[in-house]
Amino acid sequence: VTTDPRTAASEDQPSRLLDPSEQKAWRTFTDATRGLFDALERRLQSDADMPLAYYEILLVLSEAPDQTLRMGELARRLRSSSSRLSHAVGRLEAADHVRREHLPSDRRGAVAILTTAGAAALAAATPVHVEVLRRHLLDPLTREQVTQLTAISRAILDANPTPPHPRRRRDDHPLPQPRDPDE
Amino acid sequence: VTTDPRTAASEDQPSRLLDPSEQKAWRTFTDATRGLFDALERRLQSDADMPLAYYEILLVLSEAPDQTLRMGELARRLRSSSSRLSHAVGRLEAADHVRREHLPSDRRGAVAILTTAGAAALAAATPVHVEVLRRHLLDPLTREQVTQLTAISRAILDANPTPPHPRRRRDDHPLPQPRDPDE
DNA sequence: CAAGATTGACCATTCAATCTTT
DNA sequence: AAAGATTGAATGGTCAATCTTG
Repeated sequence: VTTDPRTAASEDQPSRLLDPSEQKAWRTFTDATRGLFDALERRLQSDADMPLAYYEILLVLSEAPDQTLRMGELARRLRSSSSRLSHAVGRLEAADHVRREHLPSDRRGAVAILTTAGAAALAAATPVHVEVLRRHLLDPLTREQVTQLTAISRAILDANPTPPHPRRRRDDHPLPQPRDPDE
Repeated sequence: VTTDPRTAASEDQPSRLLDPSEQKAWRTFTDATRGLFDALERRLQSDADMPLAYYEILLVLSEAPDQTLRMGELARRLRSSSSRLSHAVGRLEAADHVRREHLPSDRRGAVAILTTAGAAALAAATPVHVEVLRRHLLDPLTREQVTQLTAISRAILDANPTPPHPRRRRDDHPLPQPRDPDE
């Protein structure tokens, strides 16, 4: 019965704010996470002249059979929008790190292929990547914490189903529309 | 023996790759982290028409005495470069969410001040922010895991001293970059 | 029309240069 | 000159529209 007085927001717990321990967890988490990714991005850029996003593209390609992957599949594995990937691969192609080919079977499809130069660039960047990870993530944690972090990440990931590239369509209403509690 | 374990980019362990459990930890962690931040960014943008970065600026300002903070201090708390903050506050000022004033005491300095409209925008965005955090981070974890995550984040943060805005200069060793010949 | 992918316009961030005040 | 902050060019990302093939 109900009815919350003001409402608007959305759930059975309309907008209960975070309690202090939750706040602390969140702030510490964002700060740590950003510090880590920023360091990674910065070192990769300065020492290997490559943004993290590009490194990851080359990495995933390097692990694929024939170092080849369909654009869509590559996007999925990277959890990237297809637009972003397209732009990025365009730049990687200009740098001769990747090349693209259309599929003979279905000419709508395209594959990205890691070039020799691309593999070399990846190899050059890898030590930097590993070093940052060790220094800023793995070394500061105990073995147990690494295990805990994996489980925690897994739980977050499972609760957060990959959104399809085409942005979640929320129909036309431009209003902050309350959604069903369990979506 | 000139081993300098501090400055050497990757001399100690030239390029020991990650072992499988480390790899798994890293991949799961990045995927979870990105999924979370992407969801946050997307929902904030679509439901409150505000990028996460701006939300955070308003939030930090709102917690300051007189909702006022020096630009430099604001940048430090947000772990943002001063350039980035300057641009962002410029846009927030255009949106009338923040206003700037010079200090009378030291006219080089400037403060950012949250406006009434800015406070309102923050209040409107907060429920979305909280909802995403609960759904994608807090709810999926046990209480114990939240505690673990806080400790883990703390450890990462402590190992990762905030770099000063002006890019960390690593000019000590003009090291021969293993780079490809074409650039 | 739908699927796969790309394009273009626009916004945010970075890096280096600059401006002002101490 | 150094400290505090801003600016502009260049780069990467997002969103919506488009192109092409099935």
